[in-house]
Amino acid sequence: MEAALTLDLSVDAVSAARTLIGWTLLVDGVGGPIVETEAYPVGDAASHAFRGRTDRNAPMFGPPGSFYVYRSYGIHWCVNIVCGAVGDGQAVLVRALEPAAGIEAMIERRGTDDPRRLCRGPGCVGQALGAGPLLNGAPAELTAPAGERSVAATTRIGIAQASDRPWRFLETGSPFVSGPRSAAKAAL
DNA sequence: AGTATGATTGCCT
DNA sequence: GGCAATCATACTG
Repeated sequence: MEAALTLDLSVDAVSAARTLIGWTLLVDGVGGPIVETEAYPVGDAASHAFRGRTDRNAPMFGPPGSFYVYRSYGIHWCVNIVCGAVGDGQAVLVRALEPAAGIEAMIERRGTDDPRRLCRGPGCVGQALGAGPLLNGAPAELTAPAGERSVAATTRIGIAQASDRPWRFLETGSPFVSGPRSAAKAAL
């Protein structure tokens, strides 16, 4: 039944990002299945942890399965799930969710009732979940997907460094993902 | 201490 | 399609 599939996040970010597609993320009862992620593994020039540990990225070096939340462009809160081993500094950015639980709270926070726009994009996910710096280091609440989901890999979005790496994962066909829904299928 | 920059979004033309 | 908003963080001098 539910524990048939176990989630092991003590793996590299790329594997974790692919695995997380379809898992349901809940924050205080609000959330839904993850449909889009991006991996920021060790040695990734685009990762906040690339230049070593700082006050901001410290949560990335914590236990796998915990949150790393940061402020983007002074406006948005972006939600990451830490993976790898403690001290690695790896994380997976949650870019989009399929709204499922606590939709009314999402609508209120987002200021829109368009289901496709509630959790589409990293900043929107953070806003919809009511994410803030208080989440840093807290364990993420994740539940297994009902069945297999079809996952595609593309290049990441909105970064300058290592922008050619196929480290963005999405559920194929989902209307809730941000950005392009197609790209060269990299080797998974 | 001061400055440059960003894992974005939404509104503008 | 292009660009402004907005500020904490990180780097420079």
